[in-house]
Amino acid sequence: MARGETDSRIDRMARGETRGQTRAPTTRARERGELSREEIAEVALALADREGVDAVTMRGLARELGVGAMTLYGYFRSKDELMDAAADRAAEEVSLPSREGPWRRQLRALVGEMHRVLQRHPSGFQLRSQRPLISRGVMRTTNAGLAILREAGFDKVRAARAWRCLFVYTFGFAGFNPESVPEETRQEWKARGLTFPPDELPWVVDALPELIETMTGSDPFFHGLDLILDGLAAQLEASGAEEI
Amino acid sequence: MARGETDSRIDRMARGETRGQTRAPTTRARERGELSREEIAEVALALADREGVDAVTMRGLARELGVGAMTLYGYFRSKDELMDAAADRAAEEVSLPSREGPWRRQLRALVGEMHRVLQRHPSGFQLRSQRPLISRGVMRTTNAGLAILREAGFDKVRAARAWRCLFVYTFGFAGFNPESVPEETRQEWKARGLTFPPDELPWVVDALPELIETMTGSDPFFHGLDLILDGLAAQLEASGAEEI
DNA sequence: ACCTGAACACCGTTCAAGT
DNA sequence: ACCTGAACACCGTTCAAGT
Repeated sequence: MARGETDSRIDRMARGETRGQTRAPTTRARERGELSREEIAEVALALADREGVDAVTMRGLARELGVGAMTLYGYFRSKDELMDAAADRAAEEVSLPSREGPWRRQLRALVGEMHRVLQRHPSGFQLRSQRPLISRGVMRTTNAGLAILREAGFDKVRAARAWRCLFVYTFGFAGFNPESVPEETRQEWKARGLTFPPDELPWVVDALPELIETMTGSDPFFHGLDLILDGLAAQLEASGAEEI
Repeated sequence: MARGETDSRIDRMARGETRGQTRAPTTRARERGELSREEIAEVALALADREGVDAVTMRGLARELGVGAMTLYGYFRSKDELMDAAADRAAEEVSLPSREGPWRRQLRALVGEMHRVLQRHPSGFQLRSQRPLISRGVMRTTNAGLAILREAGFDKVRAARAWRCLFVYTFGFAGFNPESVPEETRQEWKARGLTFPPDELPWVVDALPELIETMTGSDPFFHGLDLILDGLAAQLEASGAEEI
């Protein structure tokens, strides 16, 4: 198949072709060893992390790479395909944890690592939430999570549900992390504070500092994660621990 | 204050001014009783739900309302402000549950209602995740959640953390709900399936039907929610149940 | 064979001219 | 006083012309 019309982004992703083996361009930039699917995706990811996903334009990205805007279309079929490759690059940064020790610790390490990668790449969430991405880089993580859960004694159904919950929580947290929100908006937010009428929102006003505290750093992430892990431990115990 | 430069969208939101009391335009459309901040936000939300957030343009929205594009700027300072009002409209649809019965049932009802509203408004997630929104319509829900948790016996810190976890999970689920993804992409996804090499992703291949099952309907949402509620129940029990 | 400027059909928003 | 077309500076992508 010579890059025909039917070779969708998902085909490429599924084959792990994020490194542009299908093409060997010989542009000026390429001779400097700078241009490839991989390199373009990396610069796009960095740009998205630095200035926001919306700030990534084909023209701007090309300028950053020292090529014409249209050159990018020699490597990617569309901007969507390019951004998927950027998302995949971030996903590939998740390193799988050691398979030693109790399941709970392994799972916490894996999900914690996903969280850390998402912190390092604030655009990772938006890149993934706009369009679901199925790629080897992404599925590696799912596979690792399922492995831990299944070997801990969860059956297929419970393992799949558990992973879905952990995944959704981890990405959801990244998506509502005010630290990945433009500084301007955060300032406006904080300055205004939560000046709500206490008679209407008594519990919010009462727990204001605590609410704000859950908006900073990674601690709140791990508190929520431990809640889910507690739920999973209880479920495993209730379903009979004969497998341990 | 006569709509001065310092009257930001957050000020308006905090005062609950989503109904445009500050202005009484008398355009043709207005005489037909069709134009107001509220009406514009509603049509924008419906359009976003129907065709996707990206499909909402000032020109297109104005056309739908039977006015010129620039007329919208008489009601909203910018497209961002308009979209925030649309998000707020969706948030206002969350109806607070009865305060009777056990805390767990109340919390499940509240979070389930948030989930249902997010299903009804697929754009709700994207509208909220791009920019955090602080408005009375949004904080009502936070207040209700905190009320249930505090009265159940959780202290301020634990209640705030618990709410953050539930909120992030609920919105995260909505954001990764393939049912809110364009049909075209879903088809491509399903048709291709997960044709990964079994030796590389054994656990994924093994639990493929179960994984796909977690991508459909609301059941997986409630499974994950119950996991979190189990964790909360265990936490409450461990911290001493003297308050019950 | 590969790269890319010009052009097309958009976009949010400003501005000045309409009524 | 209120509404809005034209215009500006963008955008992703097509196309045809460059080398």
